[in-house]
Amino acid sequence: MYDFKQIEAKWQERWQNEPAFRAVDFHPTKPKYYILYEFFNISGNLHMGHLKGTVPADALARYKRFKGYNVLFPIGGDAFGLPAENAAIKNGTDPHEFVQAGLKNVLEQSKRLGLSFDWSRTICTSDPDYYKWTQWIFLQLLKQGKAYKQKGYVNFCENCKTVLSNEDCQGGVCDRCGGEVVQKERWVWFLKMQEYAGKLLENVDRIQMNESLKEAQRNWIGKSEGMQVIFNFVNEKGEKLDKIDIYTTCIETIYGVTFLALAPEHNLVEKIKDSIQNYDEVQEYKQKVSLRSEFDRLSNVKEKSGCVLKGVYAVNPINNAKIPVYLADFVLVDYGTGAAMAVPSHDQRDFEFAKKFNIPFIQVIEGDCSKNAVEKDVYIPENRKMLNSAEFTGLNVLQAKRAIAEKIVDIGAGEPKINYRMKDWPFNRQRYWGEPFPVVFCDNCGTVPLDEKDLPLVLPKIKDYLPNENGDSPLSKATDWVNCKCPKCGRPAKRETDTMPNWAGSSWYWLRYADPHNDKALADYKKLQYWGSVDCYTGGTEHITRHVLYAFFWQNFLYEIGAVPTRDPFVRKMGSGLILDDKGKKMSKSSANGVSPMEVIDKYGTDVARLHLHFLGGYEDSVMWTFKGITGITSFLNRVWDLQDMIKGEEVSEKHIFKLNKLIKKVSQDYENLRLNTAIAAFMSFIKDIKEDGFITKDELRQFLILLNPLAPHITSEIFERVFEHQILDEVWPEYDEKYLVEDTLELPVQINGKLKRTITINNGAGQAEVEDLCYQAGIIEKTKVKKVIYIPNKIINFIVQN
RNA sequence: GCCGAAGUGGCGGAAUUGGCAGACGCAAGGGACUUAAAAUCCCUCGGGGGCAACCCCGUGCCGGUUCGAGUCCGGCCUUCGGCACCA
Repeated sequence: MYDFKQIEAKWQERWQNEPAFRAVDFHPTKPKYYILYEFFNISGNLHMGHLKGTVPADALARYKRFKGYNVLFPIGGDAFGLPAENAAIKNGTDPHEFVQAGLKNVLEQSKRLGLSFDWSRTICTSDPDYYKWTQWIFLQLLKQGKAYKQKGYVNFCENCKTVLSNEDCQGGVCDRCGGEVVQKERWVWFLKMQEYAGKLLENVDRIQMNESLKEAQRNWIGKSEGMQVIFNFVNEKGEKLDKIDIYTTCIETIYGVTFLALAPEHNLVEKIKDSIQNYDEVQEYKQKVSLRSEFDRLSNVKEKSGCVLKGVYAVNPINNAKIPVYLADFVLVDYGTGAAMAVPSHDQRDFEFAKKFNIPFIQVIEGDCSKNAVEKDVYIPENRKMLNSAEFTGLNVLQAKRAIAEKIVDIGAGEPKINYRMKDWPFNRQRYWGEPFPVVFCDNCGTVPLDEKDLPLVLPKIKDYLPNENGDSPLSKATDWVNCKCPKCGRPAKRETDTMPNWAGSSWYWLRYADPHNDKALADYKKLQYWGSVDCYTGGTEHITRHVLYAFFWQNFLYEIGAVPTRDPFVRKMGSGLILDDKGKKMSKSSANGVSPMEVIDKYGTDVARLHLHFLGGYEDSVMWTFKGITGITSFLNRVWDLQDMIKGEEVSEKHIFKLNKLIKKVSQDYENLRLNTAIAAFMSFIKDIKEDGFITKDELRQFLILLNPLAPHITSEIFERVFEHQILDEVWPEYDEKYLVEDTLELPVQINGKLKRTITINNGAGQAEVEDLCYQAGIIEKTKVKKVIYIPNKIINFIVQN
């Protein structure tokens, strides 16, 4: 039994200032390797998920250092946002102090996990030195026209009194308070993220990542290819009133259009209101819809509502058919053009709407449209025939799709168009604890950006952290701060009182680690060039459709303005699985089923905790936490400890050379792929064999300790120092030799008719004739019965006989 | 509804990507040491049959390809994740 408490404390103390863990800018000989773990959200204590997420990253970092890389493995705190703000509102704690104490706490705890971070590069997003550059990036976005303030319908949480992005209220519920989210028209700072949708998709294609995560991102971006088509509006006499663009991905159904559907919020209604005979009714309907929450609209999908615009008609450009126009709440304002051509026969929503409002049907593609619409997922794969479509009648759908699209373009009625579901990023929050916007509003000059030399614009200290009743940010109460001079004309002006969302600081932080103390730039360009993209980014999967997409967006932008040398922030992203309790439920604070990693460390030691959790399953798999089986790990490490007393001989022995080489190959691959569970199994097998043989040579022990060090750094460092009297960190990674991977003889499985009968011992690389003879001699089969033999050298031999 | 991933012993999970299914560990049973317990060590451990050498069955279900399928193909079932009135 070894005294883990004393040993682990000793090494954790030493590692706080370990030069070997420091990344060196522009290292003259070593190649760089940048491994990043998602920085800590400052909210409380580390949880089991951190142990699962950080240890493989740490193992990879330690492994790569032995392999001769100049490793950058930094850490920091994501400090703006809800936890600090809530503590302020609830207990009156100053968020600055909350964050300082919180960061200190998680860094202390992460030291107890034995992590080999480069502590000298620690950053914190709420430090003015850091958010100066978040503000600087915003200024660049503003200058390049990628940030704009606009009145628009946005998600709004009544409870938190703040605007939310789509990413912040997935499922129609506020991410922060779980409350209902409604659509409100407000002044919103948007970042033009949609403009980058195509580039984001390219980032998704290039990054090395699990396919399901890539699909989640592609779904979120939601690319669709279709056509934008112009429909004219006329009054009852046929006089043209106006025109409108609609968006469709099913141009082949255009002869089946029997009404036009507009989003209730569509501004066309106001433009042609004089021609609408039932304008009062329309207004009433709009009012009713605006009162329905987004949640309500989503949860009543089947219940279509709408309102006809009397006296107004749309004209189908393909055949000049006059069709009625409806406001319909199944049409979304902010997707496509906010207007759709409706084809009841071939779209289920249009079908239901048409039934309800007694709108006629025109079927244009074969199939039974009596009960449900025949939609594209049915008619496209079967390539059905067209009906009722003038000169296109009788064509296959795929031909018609192309031909009709051409005709639309020819008659000048529309053009191909790509649309994305992902919207521009609503970027302001009515909260205190965030980065202030570096802009002022001047009656004379309008919106004026601050001068870059005046950054950072420091967040003032205040006493009351709640937003106003009208939804204004708490900062609006800091009048001394709000009232300022216009940087342009010098007259009185007011600052923006909203702050940036908590995703802002995390959208570029990996760049800052390259040069964390620079006050001339977000990071020195040459250093950014040296460190390049993050080679391996580890962390949770829950931020895959927001943080990672925001990261792609900002890096693309910064690349395009020449601030950074690479377009891709990350080469490879590994998504850590969840920790589940013994019932398979996710561990969380709210369900109080959590086990603290500190608890496990106190009782069993850090090395045991690291090994045990990662023996339960792979990095990307979710695992059920259990104390069961932890004794297996403890006894394994005790056996490792006992190796010190089993040393016999110096060089690698004949007896162990094959096993050792296999172990080197296996664990090297497993560290590269973050497959710690099978690496641990390999170590256990090796130890079992050593135990059986009763000895280990000095050099075997040396190599073994290096191999195990990335996983169990404390115990291996200690044994190494005792036996070899220098630091294990000065060693290099053992190399294996191919010639020691296959022994002279091996067991070959013998099959008859594909069924395993037996195994025989053969010489490595033996030829077919030799192996066949061995089998005949051994009496496994009679030569005369054999019809055919399949022999895969060193793999298998299969005799085919007649029955 | 659409998209993605996965189904292997009592349990967590392995299987060099088409070549000995169940590595490694836990639990369980038996034994050794011990006054006893803990710790440690040894043996057994997918199911069924046989005194035995051995034989039959077995990776969610049904079919197929192949000398050979947990792995590939077609069709189902189940579970988990993501998106969801996106025209």
